Amino acid sequence: MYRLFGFRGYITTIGRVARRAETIELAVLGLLHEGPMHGYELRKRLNLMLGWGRVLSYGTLYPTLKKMLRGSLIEESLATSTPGTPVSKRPRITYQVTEAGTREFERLMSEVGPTAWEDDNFDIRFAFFSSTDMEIRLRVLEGRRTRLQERLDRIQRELSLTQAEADRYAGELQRHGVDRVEREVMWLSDLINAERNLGNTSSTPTPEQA
Amino acid sequence: MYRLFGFRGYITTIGRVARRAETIELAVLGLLHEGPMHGYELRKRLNLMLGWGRVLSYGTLYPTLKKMLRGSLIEESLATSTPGTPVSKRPRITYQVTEAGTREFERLMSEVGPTAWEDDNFDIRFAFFSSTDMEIRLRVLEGRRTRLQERLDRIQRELSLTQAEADRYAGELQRHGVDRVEREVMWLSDLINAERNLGNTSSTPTPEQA
DNA sequence: GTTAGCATGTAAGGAGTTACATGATTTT
DNA sequence: AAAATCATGTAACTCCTTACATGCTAAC
Repeated sequence: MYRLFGFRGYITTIGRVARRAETIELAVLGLLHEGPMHGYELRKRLNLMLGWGRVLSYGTLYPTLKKMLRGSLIEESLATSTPGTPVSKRPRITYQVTEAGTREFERLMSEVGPTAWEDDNFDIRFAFFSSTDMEIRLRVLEGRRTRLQERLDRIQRELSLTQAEADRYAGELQRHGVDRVEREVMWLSDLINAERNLGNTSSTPTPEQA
Repeated sequence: MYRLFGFRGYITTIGRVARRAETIELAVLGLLHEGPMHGYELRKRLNLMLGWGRVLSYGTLYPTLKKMLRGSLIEESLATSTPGTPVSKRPRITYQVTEAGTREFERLMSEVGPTAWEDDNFDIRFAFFSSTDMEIRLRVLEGRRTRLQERLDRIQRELSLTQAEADRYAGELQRHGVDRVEREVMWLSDLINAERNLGNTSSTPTPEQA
């Protein structure tokens, strides 16, 4: 999210809220990285990964796959497996990443910036962290932590203005929400420390760290 | 979500994923219940309430308000406040609930069922819990808890099939996700107990509870 | 031999964001 | 006065779900 100043004084926030399809593309590339798969299986894995909440519909998955085919990020191979069967049968389509797809995956994974630490995007990136190096990992983890911290600050600031007559339940909900975010910040901090230690043990210890 | 059996054996899930607009309608009714407000303020309050994640855009709020006006759930009154000012100025519109709106709010709040314990819907309903009675509150809290528990079970089941070669980061993400849901279940359990105690102290103690 | 689950699609339609547009008031 | 923020809209476009459509395979 960037803030733009329009021709008069007013402020507009311009989008790039990371379309769901983009997130899915990245996830597909990541999954296929581990080996060929067909659509149906992809969908199951995807639902398990991003699954908190709504499930991925076929109406989203298949068109995305087609689009990736057109962009030749992936290739399909019709499973003509069992020799006896006639070819006319509806084939199971197995997808695999192409060279270009691998490069695109690597490019996306090494992107550092807002798109990397927005809710859904972060999850996917994190899931495939093994495919990046520590430097990127640290930057993404820290970016996300900063983002959450900002969110907390904003909420706390806004809350101090309205709170006054807080309703019992509304207040409880707020508290629970803040709690959840704080907990995620802690989780991130632990991960960041773990990354740093990993770095330290395998290379010469660097005593001072920012 | 209901499961329908089509003309052949296949299963279709039919929707009602609670449009965002519906959630907002409920929230607007709830907020106006506390007193008249204009759109801009409504938006701020709404963002603070549902705020985890995307913000509510004017492009969603104002049309929703218009729609509610048409349905006469709310009324507008142009603030002609300061006597000296000419009427031609762009007026600030203050909204308030109508009789019908109040009834609708009460109807929605006493709804018990899936729509009451889906993620976003639950939050809104919870925030306005003060406007319902304990019986409803308990049913909604328990409904939500059951839902989350089911989600946990499903995930655990699915995980046990795939887990085998769990990647370090993918695994960590799963663990964190499960943790979050488990924590919410605990939160709900505490609230349920609190409700029950509330009920017990104010009426004759009922020794056995299901 | 029927049910359930695996497997692949697509067209229509709706919901909601984005970007544009403008005016009033308060703060610096 | 300029800048920020309060305040109210709307049209176009985009994305995604929904619902329909079909076929194969394993299990009961």
